[in-house]
Amino acid sequence: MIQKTDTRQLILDTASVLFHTQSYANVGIAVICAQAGVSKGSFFHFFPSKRDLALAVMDQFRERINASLIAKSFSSALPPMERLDRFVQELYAFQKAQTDEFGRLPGCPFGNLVLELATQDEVLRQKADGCLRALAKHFQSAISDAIHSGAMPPADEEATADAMLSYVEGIQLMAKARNDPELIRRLGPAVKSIRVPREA
Amino acid sequence: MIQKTDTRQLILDTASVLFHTQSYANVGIAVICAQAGVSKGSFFHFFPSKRDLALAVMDQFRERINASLIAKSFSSALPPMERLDRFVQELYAFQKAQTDEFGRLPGCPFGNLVLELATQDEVLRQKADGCLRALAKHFQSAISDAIHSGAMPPADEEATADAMLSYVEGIQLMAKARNDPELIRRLGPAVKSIRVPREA
DNA sequence: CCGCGACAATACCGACCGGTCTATTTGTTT
DNA sequence: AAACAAATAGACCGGTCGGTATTGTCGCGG
Repeated sequence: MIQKTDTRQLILDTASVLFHTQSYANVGIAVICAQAGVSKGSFFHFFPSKRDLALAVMDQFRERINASLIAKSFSSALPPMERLDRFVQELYAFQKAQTDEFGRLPGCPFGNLVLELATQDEVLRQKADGCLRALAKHFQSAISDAIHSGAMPPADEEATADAMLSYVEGIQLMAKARNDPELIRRLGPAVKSIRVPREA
Repeated sequence: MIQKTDTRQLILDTASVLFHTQSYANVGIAVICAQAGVSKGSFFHFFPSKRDLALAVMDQFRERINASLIAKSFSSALPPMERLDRFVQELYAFQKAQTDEFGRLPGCPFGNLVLELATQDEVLRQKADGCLRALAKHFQSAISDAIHSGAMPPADEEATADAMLSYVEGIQLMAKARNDPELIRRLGPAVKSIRVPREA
């Protein structure tokens, strides 16, 4: 039973790639099993349903992004505004690598799932929303640091964080529409220009 | 033959709503036909395939948006910066109305289709991309007017237009994730703060 | 009154969907 | 080696998918 988590992890990894590079609805359980070299019996042994798999996939995405993208960009050792630049650089590098590997720019895993499923499955919507909110928190702390260090004029920190994350999601959407990662590189740095003033 | 376009239009309208409020993959032809009160035979008489329907739906979306949202916002009679404000106001009103009607915030029809299908169907991707580029053109002309009238400092007009549209798509994505149209109202006006400087 | 093409209605097709079921293998424990 | 649960295998299920084929209905020009 040393392999206990191994098959489960294999399914998770395979599904991650397929959901990300294609879509949730278009990737069937049979395809995931075949790609992972696993039988359907095993699949349903580890995941009660396809939806539960999607939830697990999102959790894993979140962890991996935290361990790589976020760790590299939002380190408190960096000057706050530089974190934003670093983030969009890393984002560009990631989407570029994915495009080169799969031929298509896949975009943000959470954004994809949100637009595909948010109106159809409340549970999946909430999970994806939670992942995006976690991302926004990192923006918010960078913004807060920037404002308190004078690197950025005062602003509504929470709203500005949401706005910046929105922008980042938006440029990934546009880049996916054009299938061109360079858009992220050209438009990314402008994230620093976004500002939501305090109060209404 | 008076009804010639009637049935076709009925299918188109029904599919528009279903694709927008749910998704492409999750809405079958049978459901569209049932909802429209039309038989499958009629469907395939007017549309050779589901994909062709999707193309037609996007064209119709584009026309309708041009006739309403765009016409109301990007009128050259308005001061350029005010056009942007008007646009996000109209966008908020639209998404709010949709949310009240369907219980879920549906987001941007083009954005939805892009994230769902761009990696799977090149033809649909290009069509959606074309629709988004047309939208960006309106932003660009407003930006151009703003810069030449001194209402906005010089910038890369084309890139800034793309960036602003990205932002608009992004806030719709975030609003869909939270199922809350108020996010658009709070974050929308910040679109005016986005600026991509000239040259690299 | 005929025939012809536009449109409609529906039975039907193979493929695939998510999910269930039973049986068997495997590793661990005693 | 017996016993037991975790894990695996794959046939199988009802239902739905996009799409086809067939047939019927209708209005119109000859």
